[in-house]
Amino acid sequence: MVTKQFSGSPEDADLRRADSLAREIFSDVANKWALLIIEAMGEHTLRFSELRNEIEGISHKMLTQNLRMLERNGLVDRTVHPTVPPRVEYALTEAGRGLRRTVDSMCDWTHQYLGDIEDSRRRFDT
Amino acid sequence: MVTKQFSGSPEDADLRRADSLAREIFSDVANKWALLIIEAMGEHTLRFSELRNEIEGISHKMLTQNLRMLERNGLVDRTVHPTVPPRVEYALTEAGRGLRRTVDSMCDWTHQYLGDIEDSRRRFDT
DNA sequence: CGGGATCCCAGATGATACTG
DNA sequence: CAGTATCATCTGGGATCCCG
Repeated sequence: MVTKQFSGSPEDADLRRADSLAREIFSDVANKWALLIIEAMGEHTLRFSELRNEIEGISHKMLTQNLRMLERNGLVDRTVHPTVPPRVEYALTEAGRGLRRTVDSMCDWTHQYLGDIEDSRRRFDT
Repeated sequence: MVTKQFSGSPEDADLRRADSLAREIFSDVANKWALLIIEAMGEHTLRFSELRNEIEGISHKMLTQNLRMLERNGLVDRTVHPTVPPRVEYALTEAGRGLRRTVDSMCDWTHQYLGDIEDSRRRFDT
């Protein structure tokens, strides 16, 4: 996924395509807001405004933007209830829940090494 | 980690501090280049120029910048060999290897759902 | 309420040149 | 070779307003 070496053989064309697609997806998904949104959703079904409240510091724009992107990639289901005022609900798809598991482990990791990291920073900043 | 609700009680002060630190670390680490660097290093010890070659599309500046950040957080060890020309090698620390495991699973996830995501995108883009 | 469109600025990033 | 500094550029992202 990270490598750039391919032979010129034609059967590598598929690999190269898959690889660049993987990179594209990775670039979409590996960003702070996207991961925080996925983490915040968990197993719940949440409204736009609920997500906004759950995720500290996210702006209206970043939330919509990232939700669109996640929807496009099939990680999030968007359900519009035709009421007035409108009620829009978001939930993770199966693919989204799969990704959430890896985000969970990243959060676990963060807490596990919190102390070490804090120490390392202090040392570095001198 | 994602929640923003705390009571005003004093014993929550620690929690709030840990929480904001966790968020900070998460923001550092949850970005495309940092994760690609970690993934590229794997179990190897790599020189600056080797990393640059491994990671498609990364600029000199982004690489140094992210390496500094990873070093500061204690995820990467930097070894300077006092030769001429200089030889600088990078390797993951224990904490870094821990994070790499979660990045690995994220890569696995990407490949697992590659097809689904491609389909979802096609549907969405119409 | 959810979300699109617009404006605008700070900060991210690339290109280039210079140093030990 | 690795790293820093500078400059130019461009994009991310916030603020705001309007619409269904």
